[in-house]
Amino acid sequence: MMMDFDEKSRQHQLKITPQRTAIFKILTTARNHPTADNVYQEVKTEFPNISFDTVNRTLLTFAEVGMIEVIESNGHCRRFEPNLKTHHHFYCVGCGEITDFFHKEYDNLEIPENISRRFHVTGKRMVIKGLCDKCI
Amino acid sequence: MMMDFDEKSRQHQLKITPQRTAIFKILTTARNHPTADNVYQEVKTEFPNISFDTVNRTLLTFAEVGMIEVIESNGHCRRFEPNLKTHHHFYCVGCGEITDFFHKEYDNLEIPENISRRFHVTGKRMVIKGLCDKCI
DNA sequence: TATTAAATAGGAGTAATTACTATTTGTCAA
DNA sequence: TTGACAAATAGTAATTACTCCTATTTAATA
Ligand SMILES: [Mn+2]
Ligand SMILES: [Mn+2]
Ligand SMILES: [Zn+2]
Ligand SMILES: [Zn+2]
Repeated sequence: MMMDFDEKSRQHQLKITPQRTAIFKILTTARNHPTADNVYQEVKTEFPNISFDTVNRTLLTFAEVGMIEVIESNGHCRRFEPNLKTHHHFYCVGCGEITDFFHKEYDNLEIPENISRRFHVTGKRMVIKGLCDKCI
Repeated sequence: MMMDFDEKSRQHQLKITPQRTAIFKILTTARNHPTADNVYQEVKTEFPNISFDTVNRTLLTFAEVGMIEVIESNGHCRRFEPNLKTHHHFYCVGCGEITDFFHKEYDNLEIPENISRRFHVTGKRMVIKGLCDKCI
């Protein structure tokens, strides 16, 4: 896993720093869709002097080179997606929690012609909205 | 259309104020997925003293009663959806622009059992990601 | 037309993110 | 193995997007 990290980093000319290594490790075991602050709080236990900016910048860098993704939340803070496997989201409009789910029927749906012709598509996801069990 | 507005307002015990009426009118002719500030800037030409808070609060109120929706953006500001017809989104990871598209094949896909059993589902939408023509 | 709860304007406060800069560090070539 | 240098970092300031507060105004109703 850290092998992957070193390799990916070299591929993209990213220096392998202890901070980045720690952040990546946290992401591999992350609970669902952490915010920059979630990651910051966790990495601080190992690097008490790390700055929030370093964490946030690192996460954006990782996203830029495809090691993680930025997913959409409803206008609160930015959330990151460490799970690159094809999957879908249930989004609770009450508490904002995003729950992963897997559903083969959604995975291989075709992209409409008028979209694939007009844009460069890199991915797709079904987003189901509603209220979670806690918010009903 | 304003008929709809008055009716919906009464249905939900919302007072019909000139500010709300103006905001609603702007929404009916809105360009794609405006932010609160987008709406604020536009309504200010008609009501120079309207406060941002009034606009933002009104949009959230409209969303609460189902006159519009809040849609997800990637951690920047909140964006509103005035178009209640079933449709889907192309999301440009470069500039953040969200483009509507219609595609019947996506409209009637079933909700997976383990989701509908566990949550109260209110809607679903396919979100396709990539780069728009300007950002390629 | 008077009552009253809801809505508004204006401003203050807060949270999340981004920018700036002096210093440190990882990489690579000699 | 070392030295040069571009990249990365810590610490802090600034900005953006939103949310809260309160005195005043207003729409609805009886
Ligand atoms: Mn996910
Ligand atoms: Mn839309
Ligand atoms: Zn919830
Ligand atoms: Zn774009």
